[in-house]
Amino acid sequence: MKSNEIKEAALKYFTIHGYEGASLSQIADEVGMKKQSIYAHFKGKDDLFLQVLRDAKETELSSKLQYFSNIGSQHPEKDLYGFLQLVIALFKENEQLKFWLRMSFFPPAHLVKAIEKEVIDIEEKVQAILESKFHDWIDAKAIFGDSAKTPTLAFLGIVDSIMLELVYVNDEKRLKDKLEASWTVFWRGISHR
Amino acid sequence: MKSNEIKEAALKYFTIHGYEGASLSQIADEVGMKKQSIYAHFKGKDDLFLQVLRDAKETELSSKLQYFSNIGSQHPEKDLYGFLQLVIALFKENEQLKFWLRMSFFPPAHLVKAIEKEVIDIEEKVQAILESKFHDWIDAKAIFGDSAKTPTLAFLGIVDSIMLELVYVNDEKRLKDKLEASWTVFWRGISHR
DNA sequence: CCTCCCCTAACGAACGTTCGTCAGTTTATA
DNA sequence: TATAAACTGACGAACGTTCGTTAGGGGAGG
Repeated sequence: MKSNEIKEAALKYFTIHGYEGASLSQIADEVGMKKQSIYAHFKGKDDLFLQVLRDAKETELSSKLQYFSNIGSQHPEKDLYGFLQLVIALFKENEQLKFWLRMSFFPPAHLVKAIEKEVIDIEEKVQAILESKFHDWIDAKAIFGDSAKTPTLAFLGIVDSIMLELVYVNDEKRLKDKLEASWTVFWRGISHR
Repeated sequence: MKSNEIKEAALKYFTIHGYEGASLSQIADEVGMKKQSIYAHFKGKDDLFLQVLRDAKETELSSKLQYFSNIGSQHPEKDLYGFLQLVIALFKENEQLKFWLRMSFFPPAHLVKAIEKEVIDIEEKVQAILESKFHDWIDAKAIFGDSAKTPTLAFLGIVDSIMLELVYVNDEKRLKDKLEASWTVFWRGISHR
């Protein structure tokens, strides 16, 4: 399917140059066609962008939800650290997560509302399932604490900081160091002594 | 000085729309002149951008270094939490930190090298002074741990996640919750029991 | 005091280029 | 032959930039 090729190229250029910096002619060049031909598949730049955005959202959401559906309430240490590794893997194997991160925090001005809706949606779902997991772990005395909210928000903070580090790719060792450091302190902060 | 007004307007539009999305005519409108007049003060768009960038860098660096120069090695809890509050205050009182954050992680493609140099410079300095503080705190048995690197990197992660939350301004309460959660877990993770 | 000169700051006009988009036409596939 | 997808051509608008030209404000020399 040609429209998937277009979306793939669009994803690449939107990620690197942002919405305003990415041009349809670049994208068309990448798939070997003229920019006008894009209009046979999409209504325009906004339409293309929003479809790429929704694809990225779906990929991220389904990956994360699937991960949590396969874990129990016995091994928070393994499962939480595994989640961080999942995020890193997702980031490296496709550009969608980087695109998603960029557009979540620095959206094109005229699409703020549309993007915000998607971001809030995915955020609420991830936070909800994570919070229920922390709730289970607390009940099972697998971690320290009384409220599930605190470790949930703190963990989401770790995820964000790791993603920022991933954007900043130049140094694989620094990523590893930062992951180890954040995880070590975080786990000590929520585990029993 | 008129060129400061131009830089102020440029900061605003670069922050909101990014480098490619900000136009000289918008910036000129903001200060009540034509875009051609900008060329009486700056060589071009790149020159204007880089001057804004260096101003932002200097503001951030001097604020942070000044904060650390005024603290001792006795009260890490107060001083570290105070640093997070400083970052939040800086973010709210001027746009430079938001601009800096955006351009650090999503720089315009043709200026990547120039921006990277500034980012690495500031990053190394902040990390170095923070690490020396953690070293002192460990020596003074004020916090738990053997290496200063681990808490340093973990704390920088907290700072990053808080800044991301600040970009995402819509919810003041969420910021407060996230700060409290991250800080609570972090402090428990590095303090003695 | 006056005038000549240089400087800064701003201007209108125009440059060449690229942008996103639309219309009409050809090509290929089924 | 019908339909979808690619093409060519053109559009107005905006982009960053350059040009030549004003208006005004010191200093210097007569």
